[in-house]
Parts: sequence; structure tokens; C-alpha cells
Amino acid sequence: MSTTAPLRPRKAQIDRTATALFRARGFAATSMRELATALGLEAGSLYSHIKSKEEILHRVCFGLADSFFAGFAAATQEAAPVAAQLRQAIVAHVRVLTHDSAASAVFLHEWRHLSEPARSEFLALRDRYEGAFRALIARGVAAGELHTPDPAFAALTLLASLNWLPNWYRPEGKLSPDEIAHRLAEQLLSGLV
Amino acid sequence: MSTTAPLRPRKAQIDRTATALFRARGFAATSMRELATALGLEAGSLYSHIKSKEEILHRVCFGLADSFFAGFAAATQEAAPVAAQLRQAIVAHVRVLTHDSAASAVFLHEWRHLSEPARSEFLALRDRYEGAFRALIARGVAAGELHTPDPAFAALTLLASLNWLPNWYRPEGKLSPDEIAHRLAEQLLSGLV
DNA sequence: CCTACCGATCGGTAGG
DNA sequence: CCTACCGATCGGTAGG
Repeated sequence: MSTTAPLRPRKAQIDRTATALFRARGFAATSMRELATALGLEAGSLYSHIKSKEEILHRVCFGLADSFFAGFAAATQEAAPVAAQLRQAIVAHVRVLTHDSAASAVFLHEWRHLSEPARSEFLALRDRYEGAFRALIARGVAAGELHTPDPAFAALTLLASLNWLPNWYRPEGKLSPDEIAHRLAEQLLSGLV
Repeated sequence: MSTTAPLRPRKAQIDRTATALFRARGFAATSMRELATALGLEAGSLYSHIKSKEEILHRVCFGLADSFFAGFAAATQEAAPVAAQLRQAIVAHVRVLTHDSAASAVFLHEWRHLSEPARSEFLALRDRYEGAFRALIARGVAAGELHTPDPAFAALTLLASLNWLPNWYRPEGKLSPDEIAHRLAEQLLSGLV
């Protein structure tokens, strides 16, 4: 999607540390002094690397959006049955969520602290992503592979289940990301009954 | 559960207004001055009704927890098939979420701004609630009514789908709360395929 | 419920 | 990357 220039190492480190703090305490409740301390420097020194606190949040939120879109595109470009494409899209989504669950949690919960116009741009991207899942499910219904009275409703419910993952996923857990993804896909596609 | 004394009207009004602000801006980013302005009074005046900002958050989070437990208890006390009880528990959960979606959103996202020991107490309650769903699903599996390799996993996924509701529910929408609940139950219990 | 105010802390800057 | 600092704002209190 957007061509993202590689970050200088120090800047990338600031982003990573800030992401962990934003996730744990929330964006508004995380101070630049806490962030500086966690990095082993003084508050003022942060500003030789970044312009503002919000700049970090912006980069995290839009960077994750890029990752989700890239994963979806790769998962759905083959001419496979729609149900198989949906499974692959679920796997791709879960891979992004598990590869950096801290950034994912920030993406999911802290975007509202973006100021305009970034906030609206972010929401437009999120809508577009949900729309892609909705369209895929609708194609599946048209092809007779999927059954639901309301693809939009189904897409929201499906993504909601997936997006809860950063709240409990632990890299050292028993299930691998792909095993988690397949289990989620199984439950969501086949139901509990 | 806990016997909650009725609030004086002004206090209840403060809670309602604060809940709407906490939801829209987040707890940390909502100032007592904003809250006072929204209520038409001065910041200092709030403190003749409440002791602290956190007191409001505490009441909202634990009040909702009570509502969820009460709904679950009512839904599962009859001697019905487990699948029917699970459906009723979903309906009860969705009723709480839709009856006050602002308070539900605060319950779901802002609890982490509780200080100890309230935060740990809250998480223990939430775990207990998830455990009740897990146990119900496990009973359904044992009875041969439900099928899942992992009731804990299934409970998390199910609740995640339901808890996304406050993010898009509008009271003036086409579907009533009970219609939404039944549609969610249908999709979660029967799947998309 | 208001006025007047407290100490603490905030994001960010200037100058080196 | 640090020192020293800015004005603004924070949650909360005293006294009426």
C-alpha cells in the first residue's frame, strides 16, 4: 500500500517501547516522561527523534492498517473457492494480530486519540477493510458456499471474534498462530452445534 | 448480587454524563472540568457529590458486572437443554449491552484505569463470568448438544463477538436487541457454512 | 454549588 | 542527548 521508509533504529525502538506502554496504560495515560525513562533518557531528548506523541500513535495505527490490507490481498488473490479464501483471510488476519499483539491492541483501541483528519482517515481505512470481508462473504453466499441472512452482520461478528485475540494471546502458549487461526475459522464457519 | 443502594438523582446524573464522556474520549482523557461543564456547573462543585473521578468509574464497572451476572443467572436457572440455556444467556448478555451501551463500552474498555485492588477484583469478576460461559459450553459438549475441541476457547470467541456490539449498536436501528441476540446466537451456534 | 486556589504533572521548546 | 524551562491543565480542597 503506502511506501513506508525504513525507520532509523532509535526511532523504531521508541515506537516499540511506546507501543508497549500505550497498550498497557492507554495513550492518554502514558506520559512522555514514562516513555523516556523506559528508554533510559530524558523527556526532552525524545523530541530530537519525533515531533510529537501523536506522531507515534499515527505511525502504529496506519502501519498496522497496511499490514492487514497486505495480508488480505495475498490471501484472496488466488482463484480458490470463496470459503477457502475466507479461511486464508482469517489466517492472514490472525498472523498480523499475533506477530505484534501490542501494536494490534493499540490499533484496535487507541486510534480514537488521533486528532482530525487522521482519525477520520483511519476510520475510513477500517471501514474499507471490513467492507472487504463483507464483500467476500457476500460472494460466498451468492456462490452457495456460505449461508447468512446478512453478510455485513456476519463480517462484523467474525472480525470481532478475531480481534479479541490480542487480549489473551501469549507467544509462549501451546497453540501456534496458525493453529489458533484454523481453530477460529473452524468455530466461526461451522458453529458450535 | 451486591445490594446497591439507590443513588441520589444528581449523583446518577453525574454517572450518566461521565459514562458518555468516558466512552467517547476515554477515562484518562476526560477531565473533571469537561464533565462539570457538560453538567452545567463548576469543577469544584462535583466534589460535593462524589469523592473522586475513579469512584465514578468504579461504580460503572462493578454495576455492569452485577447486571451481567444477574442476567446469566436468570437465563440458566431453568432445567432446559443446554443449547437453549446458552441461547438465553446470549440474549441476556445482549440485553445488558444494548440497554446501556455507553456503560457497557466503559465496562469493556476503561476498567484498566481502576487502581488496585479494584482492578484485580474487577478482573476476577470478569474471569468468573467467562468461566460461567465456559462451564455451560462444557456441559453442552458432555451432553452431546455442542461440539468444540476447547470450551474455554469457544467461550472467549463467543463473548468477543457479543462484546463488539456496543461499537455499532444504535437504539434507533432496524433490529431490536432480541432480534440482534437471536441472529448472533444463530451465527455462533450454527456457523456460516 | 461557587470562588479561589493548591501542588503536581503534562507535552513540548530553546539552547547548547 | 541534556539542562532548564515554558504555559497549560490536571484532580482535588478550603471556606463559605
